[in-house]
Amino acid sequence: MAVPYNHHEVEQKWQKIWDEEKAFRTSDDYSKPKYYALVEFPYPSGQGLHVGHPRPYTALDIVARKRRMQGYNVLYPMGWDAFGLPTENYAIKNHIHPKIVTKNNVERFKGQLHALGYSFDWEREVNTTDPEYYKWTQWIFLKLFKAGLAYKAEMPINWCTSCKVGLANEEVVNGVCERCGSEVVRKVKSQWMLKITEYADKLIQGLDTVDYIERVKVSQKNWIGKSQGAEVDFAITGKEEKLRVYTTRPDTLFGATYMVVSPEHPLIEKYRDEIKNYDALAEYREQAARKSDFERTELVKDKTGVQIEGLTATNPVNGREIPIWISDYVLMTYGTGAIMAVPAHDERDWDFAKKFGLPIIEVVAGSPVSVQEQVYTDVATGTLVNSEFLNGLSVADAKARIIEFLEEKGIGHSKTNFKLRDWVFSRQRYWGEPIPIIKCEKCGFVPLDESELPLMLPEVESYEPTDNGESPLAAMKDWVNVTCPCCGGPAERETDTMPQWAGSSWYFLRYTDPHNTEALAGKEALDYWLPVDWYNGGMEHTTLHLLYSRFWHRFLYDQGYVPCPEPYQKRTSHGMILGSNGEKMSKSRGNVVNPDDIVRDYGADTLRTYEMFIGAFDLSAAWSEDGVKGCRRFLERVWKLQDILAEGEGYSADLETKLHQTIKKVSADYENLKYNTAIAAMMSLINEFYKKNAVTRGEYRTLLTLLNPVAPHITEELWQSAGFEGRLYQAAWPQYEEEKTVESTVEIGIQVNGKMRAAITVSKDEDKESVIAAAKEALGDKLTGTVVKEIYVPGRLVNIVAK
RNA sequence: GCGGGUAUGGCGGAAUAGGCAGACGCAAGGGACUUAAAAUCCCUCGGGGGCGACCCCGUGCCGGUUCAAGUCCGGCUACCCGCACCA
Repeated sequence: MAVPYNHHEVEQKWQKIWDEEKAFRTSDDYSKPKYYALVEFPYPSGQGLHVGHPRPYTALDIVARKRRMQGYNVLYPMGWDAFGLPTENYAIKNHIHPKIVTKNNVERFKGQLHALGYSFDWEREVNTTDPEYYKWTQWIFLKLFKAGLAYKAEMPINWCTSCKVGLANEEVVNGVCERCGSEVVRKVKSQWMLKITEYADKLIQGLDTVDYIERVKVSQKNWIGKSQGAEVDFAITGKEEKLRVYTTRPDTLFGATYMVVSPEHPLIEKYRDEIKNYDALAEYREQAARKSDFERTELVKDKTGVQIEGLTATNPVNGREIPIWISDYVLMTYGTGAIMAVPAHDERDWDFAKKFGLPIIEVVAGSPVSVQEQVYTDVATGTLVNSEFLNGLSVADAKARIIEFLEEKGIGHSKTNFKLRDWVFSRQRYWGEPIPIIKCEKCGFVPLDESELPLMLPEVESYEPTDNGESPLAAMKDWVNVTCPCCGGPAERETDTMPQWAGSSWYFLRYTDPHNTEALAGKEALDYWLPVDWYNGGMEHTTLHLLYSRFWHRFLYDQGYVPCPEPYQKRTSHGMILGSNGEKMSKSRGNVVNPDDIVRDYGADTLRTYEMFIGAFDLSAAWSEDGVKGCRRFLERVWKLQDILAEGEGYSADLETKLHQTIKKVSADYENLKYNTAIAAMMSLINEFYKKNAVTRGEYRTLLTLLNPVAPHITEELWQSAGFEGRLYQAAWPQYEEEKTVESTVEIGIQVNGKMRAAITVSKDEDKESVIAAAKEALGDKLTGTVVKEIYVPGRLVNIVAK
């Protein structure tokens, strides 16, 4: 009898051996085929690892381990995205330097990951808060600045009243701060911005060249929000000045019955003296500014607005004079901040016109109901009417014709717009990368010389943001006051820091050559390792991290620093692990499971197996301790195969097909995110061994190898105690033969008129006639009437159609 | 409102290309072992009917295509996740 399975002993033993043997160290032998597997590096929070973390880490660990066994040079790295607010907030509260907090958290995380037996190459660990790392984050920023892609602008930003920090749009959820849940208001501040909008088209086009799961591609496309239309100039009656609008429906130009500008539109200040109701407009603007984004969206359906009295516009195609209104349903940040309103064919305009009694003119016919009763927005079937030279054209033709006309007359042109906004890159916070810029009254913004990088984050007394919203760095006069590198006069350092997204926008490059002091990574390393072959991460990062890092990478490509335009060849996403009640795990719900407890009670191999077996990888799944027990039981049964181990390096005749089938299935499933069915196939295989009460050494060897990527410790131990040569992690991945995956005889179902009636066993190469004959014999008197059709699907079934 | 996803036993979930629905696991029930319990092993396990060989129904709902539909087509419903006045 084998000794009992002691997961604690086995796991500690092999983790130590792997460390000593540097088992998973990535080779610098660039002649081998490479495989770069990547998982999102975690933010080392104070709570430690969550049971959600091991799901993606185990999945790609399986892929990495399998690739090594297949002879690849594998890069599977890990690091820490360690700048950020929670650490800083913790530091403020407990008066501990964020550096110390980070160090402690990283140690804890690292210990937990180590206990799970991941095959990360720890010699390539990176940490975004390490000056040797953020030196290059700053370096990339300088490149962006020099390319004109980083600029400072007065921006209405999302201001968190509690964190006292500007937030990116993406960090505001339902009008409150994503982190602390406090109210977010608008506040105008001078901010560093990155021109991601300049890359909008490239970021869309790049998606066609990569293998991302569909929903990631769709979300990114929607987020970038490309739309094609036209800009049209409307004359302001009696003025030289034109009011420019953006529209995706230039074909409906004849139906424009009024215009709307956003409350912040400069037109209002410019013609202040001629506007008769300026006070009313100013009042409306005030109200709009006070509304939080949340309130604005809450009131989507209820349109408000004020007419500008004293100004009107002229429709350039028919000379019609129309009123101009202001309303907060028009956004200053999109298009030109002004629209032409065509109430007959735009839902929002229709609502607005109905509310304020503005005229509705039909210019696209085809609606079954009058446009006075219901808006008509169908662009596929409509025909133009009331539109002079456009009459009778389809919407598509009318669009082309009107743009031609506008361009001819010089009153408009086609135009592409994007929903994507530039990236607010400043944070008024301490725990981030200092922005390497010096502000000089004479010379403006002067970039630090690259030789002065890294610009170190100075030691400060207090990390509290100041009440006026400046970064704590602003109080460090010694650090702030410098001489201008350009003119030698007095100057000040930029005191804002970078957002957390900065360091994570390029970390995958650093892993290829993490100790390089001359460059962010050496050219040879980048040429060899890039692109990342498989990147897995959360859906929540689709429009933030994933888009930002693609932007930076594409920029670096354009600058000649990286060898390929897209950083990630393949992107997949895992589902969440929910609490046992099916709800998201959270402290307040009291349904949090700590991975340490599972590792202690059941072992890392059990946890890994369970998280892979829990369900489809891309769907969320509820935690079940009973499910964990089931996986533990499976590993126990694998362990006890030792007791029925029989001689023979090959496969026994009756299980040969099953072995070949299992190798084929497990190999394919590991590649296709179907870890659950791979494990099911292995469970099914060992059930066969137990039925026979014997497993040959050859069968055992194959099983251990297939299972090793999922449960590396127990399989390595069993490999050794069975006396197989060398280490399992160095063994070759098992091969299968296609012909041997097919059973020589197979039981097939027999249907009559599509209903199952019997079953027979036939040889796989039996011809149709004899199978049908055997089927009829098996059916006997169950087959009545005249046979009109006989169907034989080899290996599957026979269907006899009778009338 | 727009976009995406999901719907199969008591539960988690299987089912390449339309081809024996419910693999694998969990829970439950019965049995073996035990003084007993745990662990382990064996059996049963979608619903209904029949003494029985067997028969009928069944993959959210309604229709269609097909010899054959969980799978394909048309039309719905419910839930989940994004985005949300983007002209």
